[in-house]
Amino acid sequence: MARPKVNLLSTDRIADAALDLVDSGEPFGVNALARRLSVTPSSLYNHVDGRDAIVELMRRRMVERDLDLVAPQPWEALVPAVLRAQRRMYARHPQLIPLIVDKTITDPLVIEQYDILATALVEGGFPAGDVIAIIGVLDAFAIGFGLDLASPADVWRPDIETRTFGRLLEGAETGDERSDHVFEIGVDMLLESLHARLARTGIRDA
Amino acid sequence: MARPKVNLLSTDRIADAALDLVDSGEPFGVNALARRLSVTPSSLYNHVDGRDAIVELMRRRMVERDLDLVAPQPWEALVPAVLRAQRRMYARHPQLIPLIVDKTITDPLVIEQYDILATALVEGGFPAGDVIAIIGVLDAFAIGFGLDLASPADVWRPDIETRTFGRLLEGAETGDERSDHVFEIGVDMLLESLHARLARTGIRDA
DNA sequence: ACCTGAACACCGTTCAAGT
DNA sequence: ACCTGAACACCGTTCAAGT
Repeated sequence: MARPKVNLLSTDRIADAALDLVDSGEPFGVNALARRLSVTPSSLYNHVDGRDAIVELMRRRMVERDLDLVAPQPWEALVPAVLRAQRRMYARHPQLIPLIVDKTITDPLVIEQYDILATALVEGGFPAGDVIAIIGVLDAFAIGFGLDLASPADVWRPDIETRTFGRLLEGAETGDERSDHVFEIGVDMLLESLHARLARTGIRDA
Repeated sequence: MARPKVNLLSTDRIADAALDLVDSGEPFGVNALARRLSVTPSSLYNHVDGRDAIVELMRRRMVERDLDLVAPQPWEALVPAVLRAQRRMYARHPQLIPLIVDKTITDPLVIEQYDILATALVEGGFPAGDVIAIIGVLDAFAIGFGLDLASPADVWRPDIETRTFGRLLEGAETGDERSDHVFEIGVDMLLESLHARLARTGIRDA
């Protein structure tokens, strides 16, 4: 064969196939990806700089396909909207999260969302020096809950005698129901604390 | 050589060496671990059930060595104490976090901490049905901030023009300073929202 | 019971050869 | 420029052989 008239590969095709692979639940790898593309592993290196670059490609593809962009608006509505949009995105690719979790965020679309967030918080009256930290908290939250989506149905399994925990767990929800409920409570808590913080430290009439 | 008179290996020695390896920043692997123990990779299989089992061993070892146990006390003091204890533990082994992040928690010491937490929240007057969800929020929080410790010094790096975000980032802290500050704000926010939630939904005189 | 050494299937990556 | 096939160093795991 060698070089065909029309290319078999492109970064987009690679990114899509890689996402498919990860979403299918099989372990991600260059070889498995090549199989899925009916191509030799070495072919991939004509388009991409190796395994890590493919992971980065997947992240970008996920963001551009599955992150609902949130328009500028007052922070009270914006904050939950951004958190829910991120969670919807992560929920579509839970298996990807552990792969991308320790890499720097440079994706323009994500940065833009954080910029809109930063602007809304400043305009809402939060002290400029706190805004980056607040976004950090929201980000840690989003990632923590993203991982929650990737984790097993029974997050905790007490093997020992407990006073309260085991008893409460028995009546509690599991799986998606639990995960959604916890997330919504988390959002409520965040919003409530932002209101309280603004009342304490906010700038009047921003 | 073959079997020596005194054993070269034990699960404890394996766990300690594995933690050392991970803490050193080198990528974790069975072969690298064997090298560090001056032993053949196949020797490890006499003591341990494979790579995943070694990761589980590391988690347990980290918890028993580095998690400061928090005594029962009213929830207002208990919640920040537990969060800070977890963070101190994670901070000692940031590279381990990505490895353990998608596995079920069964460690007795961790379960015990969550049990103490659950008991304090119920006794504090939080509705029993909410307590598991609240602990889920705290857990997502702890993991999100744990990963924050493992992530690069510059978490965000805008490559594009921004209205507010880039400007705020320039004046902002980086590295440990930023990470600590964000964590403390997060703890404040959580506590504040728990107080508000209790005032709204709490049971009087529990 | 515990360690070695050989063997295995698989992994990510490089590179010469073909079009 | 883009794909193949051979080659490489490495990975996790199994197993027979030695004490």
